[in-house]
Amino acid sequence: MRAPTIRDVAERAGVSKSLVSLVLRGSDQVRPEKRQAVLAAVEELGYRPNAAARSLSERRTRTVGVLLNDLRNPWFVELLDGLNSRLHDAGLRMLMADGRLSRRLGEDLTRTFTDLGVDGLIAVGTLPPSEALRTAAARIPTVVAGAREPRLPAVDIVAGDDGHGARLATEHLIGLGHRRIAHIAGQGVVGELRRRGFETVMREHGLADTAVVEQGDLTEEGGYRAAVRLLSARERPTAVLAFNDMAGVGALSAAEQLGLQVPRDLSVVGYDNTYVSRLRHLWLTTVDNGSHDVGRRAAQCLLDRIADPSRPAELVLTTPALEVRGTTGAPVAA
Amino acid sequence: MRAPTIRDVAERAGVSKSLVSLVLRGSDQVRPEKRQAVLAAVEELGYRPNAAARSLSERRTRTVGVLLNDLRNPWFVELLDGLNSRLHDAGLRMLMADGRLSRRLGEDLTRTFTDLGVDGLIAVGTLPPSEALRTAAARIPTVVAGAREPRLPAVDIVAGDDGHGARLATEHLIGLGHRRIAHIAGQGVVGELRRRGFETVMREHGLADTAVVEQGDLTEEGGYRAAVRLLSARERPTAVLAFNDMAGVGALSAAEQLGLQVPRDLSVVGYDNTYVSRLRHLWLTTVDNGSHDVGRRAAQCLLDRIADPSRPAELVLTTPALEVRGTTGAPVAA
DNA sequence: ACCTGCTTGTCAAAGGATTGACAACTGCCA
DNA sequence: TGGCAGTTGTCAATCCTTTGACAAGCAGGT
Repeated sequence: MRAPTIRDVAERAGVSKSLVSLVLRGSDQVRPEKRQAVLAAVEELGYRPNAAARSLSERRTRTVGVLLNDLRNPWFVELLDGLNSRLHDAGLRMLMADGRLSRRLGEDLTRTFTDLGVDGLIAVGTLPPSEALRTAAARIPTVVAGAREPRLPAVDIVAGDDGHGARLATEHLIGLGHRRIAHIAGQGVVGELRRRGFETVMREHGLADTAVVEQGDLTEEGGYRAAVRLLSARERPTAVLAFNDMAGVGALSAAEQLGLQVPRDLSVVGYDNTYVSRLRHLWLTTVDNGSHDVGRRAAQCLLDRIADPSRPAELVLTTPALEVRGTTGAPVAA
Repeated sequence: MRAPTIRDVAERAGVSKSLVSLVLRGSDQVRPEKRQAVLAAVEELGYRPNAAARSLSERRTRTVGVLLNDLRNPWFVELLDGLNSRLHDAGLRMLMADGRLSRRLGEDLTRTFTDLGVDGLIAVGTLPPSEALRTAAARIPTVVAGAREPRLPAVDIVAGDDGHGARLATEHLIGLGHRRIAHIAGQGVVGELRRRGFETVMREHGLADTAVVEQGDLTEEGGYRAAVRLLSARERPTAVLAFNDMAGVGALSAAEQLGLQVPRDLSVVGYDNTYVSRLRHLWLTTVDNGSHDVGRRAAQCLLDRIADPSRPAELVLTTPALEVRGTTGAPVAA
């Protein structure tokens, strides 16, 4: 029982298949009666155009591929939402592939999408460096969202202003009275920008000497271990700015383990405003990157680039906002 | 600068396009020299076969569509992993679409995939009832993974044994000495199975009278509210079995808010063993559904069904395991 | 010389939709 | 009656790959 094709519809409606195509694409060059006949036939047969045939002929798929780096780190959920809403309005659908899954299998993420002939590519978050992405981006309109790399010739980048976000968080802590503040740093350009933002503000306030940076990673485990190191030091910090929420949660655990009360003995700030930070039981003060907005604007960039593939690469930064919750407070007097 | 096609390759290698096709599909009916020539041309041109044309001609896509219900609830991450590893071995790639995103836009999740002509469909988790899924399942091999509905004619179901999982958790609590145990129930068939498992065990232990069931939902918010109601009762329970981890985390928050210590004053058990439950700071006792295994077996079911679409629908249940962490303990003597 | 059978390639027909070129028809005017 | 413009439809080429049918070349047997 094959799916009905355009010929079946044409036959049933008593017209040519070209006319069916015209009707389906909303041409006004067709008489109302014929239009009705065609639509009726479509309805009765449950006809759905074959995407493969269509994309072959139209040379586009009305589909964009979204490359995710890791479903386990949920910061991108809002971003996807923004992305989707804008793309949907433009008549594009979204397909996702998780990098971590594919990576483990030695597969190339982008190939699935290039083979599929997607009209655009969105890399969400920092992906592992990939030659394939570079070559794909040379053929397919590509936008990086929520990350700062890779920088490629005709690839736009849309992200939160990490330096500014780190500044907000650091100033918040300083404003509360903290002096000895530590930063659990992340990797890559984003990690560097957040670290620099932190360091800059500390310097501005003459606190360069009491600023500590400990390398962590993007996971709770990494945040935990870094925090344990920080808090076991002889002069422990009274506040920690973590690279992201997961690392921040790790810091919370470390504090608990070491018998420190949050925020009494230790303030913790995360980054990304993920739903994890919003869990009432964690209620982590964090920096909101405006991910929904980042998603929308990334989508817009992609649409613009699809319209004009040769336009110069753009760098769009959104302004983050501090989200004060329960894990920050004034330090107890020493 | 169009992507090179099979004709370009053929021309460059000085052979017909049919031969190129033969080489690419590994036929042994071709002389080594020609094979080399073709492969060299492919390499030089960076040729990649056009998936649309191929699927049009082969009448299959080597792609399966994965329908997710909500990226915000992370229980399925492991499942996807298992799914992917098995499908990858079979030469199939995986494409995902998030139901919540599409739903909000009044779009039909399954249409993207049916239009794309995927070879199979996997519904992960309980999806909103959809006529489209029913009709899609009539044409496309379909498997439900990690849920118990919808039950459709030729659709296999692979899931954890929820009744058994609830039993394990409840017995664990009773074994610790709890008598007054509450359950925060979820919706749908899965919710019902877990609730029944709970009730059955309570009855077996003569605790039917002290068993309380409060309706919640799958979110932290729902769990929180249900727990607040439970814990504000005149005779409050000493233990709560939540429908899932998110609801369990909500219960933790409620306990904290009401000044109850976990597990001293209240034991909490979640369900799904998500990474949220593994966060050190939560360290939630939970039930592991063996999601990785569920994923692998769902993939196998799908492969079998693709091979023989008419085989009778199967119901595969995996055996869950209790994961005891920090949120359960003996009740303090009244 | 001719037939047979094998190996190695080529041809051309799908497969389903889009689209530019063109045909048939209408009505209108000269 | 013939010509013209404007509507409505149809035809056929095109997009790229797969694949069954078939052709050409060769070797060996008779």
